[in-house]
Amino acid sequence: MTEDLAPRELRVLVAVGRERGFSAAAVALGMTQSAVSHSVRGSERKLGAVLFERGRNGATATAAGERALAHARRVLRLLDVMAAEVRGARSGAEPDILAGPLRIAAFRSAALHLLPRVLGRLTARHPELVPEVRIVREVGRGTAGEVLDGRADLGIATIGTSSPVPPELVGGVLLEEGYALVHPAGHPAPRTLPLVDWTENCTSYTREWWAGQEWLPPATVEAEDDGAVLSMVSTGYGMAVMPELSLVGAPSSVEITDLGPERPTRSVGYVTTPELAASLAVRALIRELRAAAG
Amino acid sequence: MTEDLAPRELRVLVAVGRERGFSAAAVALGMTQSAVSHSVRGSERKLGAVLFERGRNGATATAAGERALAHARRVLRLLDVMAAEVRGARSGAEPDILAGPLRIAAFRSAALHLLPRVLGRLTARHPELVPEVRIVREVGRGTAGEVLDGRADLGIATIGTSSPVPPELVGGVLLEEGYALVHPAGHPAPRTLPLVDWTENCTSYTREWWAGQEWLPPATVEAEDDGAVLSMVSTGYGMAVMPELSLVGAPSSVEITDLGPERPTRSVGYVTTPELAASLAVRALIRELRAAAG
DNA sequence: GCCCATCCATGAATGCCGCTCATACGACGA
DNA sequence: TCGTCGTATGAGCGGCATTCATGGATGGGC
Repeated sequence: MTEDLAPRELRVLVAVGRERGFSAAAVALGMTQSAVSHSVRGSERKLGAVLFERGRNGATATAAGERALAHARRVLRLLDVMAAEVRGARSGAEPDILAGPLRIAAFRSAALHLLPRVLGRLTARHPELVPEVRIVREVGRGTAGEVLDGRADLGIATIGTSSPVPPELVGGVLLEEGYALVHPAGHPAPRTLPLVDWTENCTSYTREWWAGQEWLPPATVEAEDDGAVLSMVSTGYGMAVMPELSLVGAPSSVEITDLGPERPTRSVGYVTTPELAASLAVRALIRELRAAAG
Repeated sequence: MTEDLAPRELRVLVAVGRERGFSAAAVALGMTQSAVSHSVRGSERKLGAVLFERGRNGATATAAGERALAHARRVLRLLDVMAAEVRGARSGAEPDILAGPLRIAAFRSAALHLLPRVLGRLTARHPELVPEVRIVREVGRGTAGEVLDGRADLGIATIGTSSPVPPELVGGVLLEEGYALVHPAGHPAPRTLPLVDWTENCTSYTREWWAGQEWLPPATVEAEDDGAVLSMVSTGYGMAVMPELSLVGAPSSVEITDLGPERPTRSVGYVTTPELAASLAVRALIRELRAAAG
């Protein structure tokens, strides 16, 4: 009896997990809801465990299902890597033809202001390479979680003591960037304005710095993301302390003030799996990232 | 189109690689030679590369085939782990019922003197877990090669600058052990005896130490392995410089002399794949290894 | 040189397995 | 109560993997 799951079945599981429902997964996979149902049931029978809790609106993974999903993504990724490597190793092909998708997870400001340059140069050098960037909020496991779960090949993340590189991943610091004060241009007393902050910044590197300051902002407003913060500042609503990466291409209606040598900083780096770190495509990307950061 | 290989096809590839021939693989798998031929051809078409060189007596893997085989073994192993873990996590079962085989590759002295304790405690905690230990000579790629090729889940290896953890694997240092002088008990001038060494030790950590010594042994004899070395020393044939792990349970007919603070040392650690590093069984093993080493 | 043994390759027939179609079932909201 | 939005299920069909039978290549024995 064929005891283990076929790649097809794994893809179905992953799709159901992603789409949170059999019907949606079926649409995403271009097959029938019935086929998905049959397939999941078959997988559950083979594994001897219920993988999804079926409910009123869709299906959610059980504990067993979560484990199955994590492994399924890994297996599928390994199969992809196998295909790529074997194709790359066929009969003396030279190793510099990089092709295929390269999935990158990045937080917002990196995706908007760091990656475009990098990916431009990368695709110029390797035209067959198709980078796919996904913007991930830096909360919870952040971009490293995407890599761990097999949803991304490389993640751009802030790296520090509060968010170290997970032990099963490898990574490195690309650049250290400082925070700067940003406020409406020409404002006579910007420090009296309310402080605008955003979710991802909460647990971040600025807290310690604020503790050492005598200056206390009159109020704190929370915005959706750093883009929204910048927009609020530019309309004169408040001031903010933001990393330089978020300030690339800031409009002329805001003014950026250096906070001096004691300003807070954060380290921006990358994380990937050791396996992918050995692959040529990821190595080429890291090379470009290093070049752009240095 | 189903672009990636089914587990069935992977098993065929692995069998052909192991049996070195289509016909032999067929009988091993209980199917027809024809089926094997069709299956391999299909795999080759899907991957776009020739995987086996067909010859007069059997088939041998090409470079591309070797890579495919390594990945195939790992994918199949991952599928097994997935099945075991998901079954362990089914519907409210306590989360850590680990079951199934756990394949460990270790060099001789670790297998004889480090693993028994560790595996005893591991199986006490997880009775359904069946560790399988394979003794691998630490030459060439050593135990890491076994892990890379998917023939072992975890390898015990010496880790250092001359043999780092390969980039596509993860690993860690468990303990640092010193070398000691061992010679026949009661010998009046042990340093005048011939030095007995063994193959795996050749490229090892002692060389540098010897370079700094004024003491030069009168002759060097090479033995099969560290067990043979110890046996030769115990019969009075010579003396040796051996790591402490090889000296556990040494007979009373030998005497062990510390070489002082400048003695050579080596680091013993583990290596595994990132996927397996996330699996519960391997994590439990590493935990026990750490506990035993610390 | 001929033959045979031992491999792998190939084409047609077959049987299983996964897919679709049609339909049933259950829950929720109007 | 009905309509809608989910999943479950059984019947039937089609494709794919396997088998069977056979062909082709290669090297060793005589």
